Amino acid sequence: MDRRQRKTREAIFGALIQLLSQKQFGQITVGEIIDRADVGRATFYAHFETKDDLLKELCRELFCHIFDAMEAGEQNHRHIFHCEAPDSVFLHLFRHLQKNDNQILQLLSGQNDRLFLEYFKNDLRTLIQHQLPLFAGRKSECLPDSFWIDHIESTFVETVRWWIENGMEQSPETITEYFLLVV
Amino acid sequence: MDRRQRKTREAIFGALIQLLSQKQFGQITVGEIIDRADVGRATFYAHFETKDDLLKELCRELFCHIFDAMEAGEQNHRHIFHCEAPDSVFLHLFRHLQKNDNQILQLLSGQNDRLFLEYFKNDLRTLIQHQLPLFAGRKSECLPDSFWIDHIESTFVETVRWWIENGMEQSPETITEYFLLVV
DNA sequence: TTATTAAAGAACATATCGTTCCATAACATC
DNA sequence: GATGTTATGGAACGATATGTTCTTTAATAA
Repeated sequence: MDRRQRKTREAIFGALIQLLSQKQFGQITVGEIIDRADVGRATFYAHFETKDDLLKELCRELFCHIFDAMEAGEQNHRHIFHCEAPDSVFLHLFRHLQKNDNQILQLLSGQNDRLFLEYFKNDLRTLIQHQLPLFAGRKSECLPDSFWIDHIESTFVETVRWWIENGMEQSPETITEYFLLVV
Repeated sequence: MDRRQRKTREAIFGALIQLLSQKQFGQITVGEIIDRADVGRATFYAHFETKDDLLKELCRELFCHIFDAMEAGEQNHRHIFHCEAPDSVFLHLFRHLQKNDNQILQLLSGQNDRLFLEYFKNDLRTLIQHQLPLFAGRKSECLPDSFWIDHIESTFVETVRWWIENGMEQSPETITEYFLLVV
């Protein structure tokens, strides 16, 4: 990709992330974004169809990145932790979140729109469907599959939300315990 | 309250509810609302400071209504169901939702913004805090209180969401079972 | 009947959006 | 290094939505 394009794109992403740490997505205008990114208005619309489109692409980059990194990590560890508990996948996720890759935490924090969490859930869903056998048990047998998956999904997201909202005082291990305890 | 004021207020609420069944809250303009309510622009702003304010007041009316009705029902039944299972409160809630009081379902349905669910949660939280002892058990002892409450809260909301999204085919009794099974 | 209050209607300034045009600068290719 | 291509910046534009202000008319309360 053209260096100019790349720089513009990153400037816009960076501007949006900064603004998101200050106000809700709905309150942010395109004008503010291009001012902070120091880009022309026409340039913005050459890159993104709309503000929502920008958000979607940003989430895609961030979440794909973290999920891919996690899956890659999974494969690396597979030899070592081969027989370890099935919670390792989620523990890894919590650890990645704690490292605050790409300032993802600011995006997931409470004051921001629920929109991010929706995108986050989408990626999460794929992961959970892969890990579904790990959750098999008394509960899952009595419940419709889609209900069960929905529940695991939203519980994870709400756990993350709670964790961030309360200052992330707990260790990833503790949070993983909490999460697994309630599902 | 002046009859004129009351009629205007109800016309605006009605218009918003109608529009909400067609599109997302964010896509609805004040112009559309006043057109459908057949009300002057100045009149709208004499009643509500902003569109968000309108939504908040609508939710307050609807949710307060349903929660109050439920609590009133609780008291009525207390004599009869005195020793019944602790699930009766939530069963009542699910029953009220099934009756679709005030077309509340359209507001809670999936295509609409998460905003409603936030307001819904606020009222729900009060209820859950009252019912908290009923959820005491192995889990709650190992978890921070706020985490545990958050989890019950979001699980209930997600259960409602799932129920509506899947056509509300299950009976209130079945849904209550699902809900209690996962918490 | 009279005074008060609310609504309708129109007009207004302001803000944001998304598009268009053109000159300039960065890039890729030969 | 010269050339054609492509992205950018800047300004301007029409369209749409917002929230306010004003006047006239009608409903309500005293």
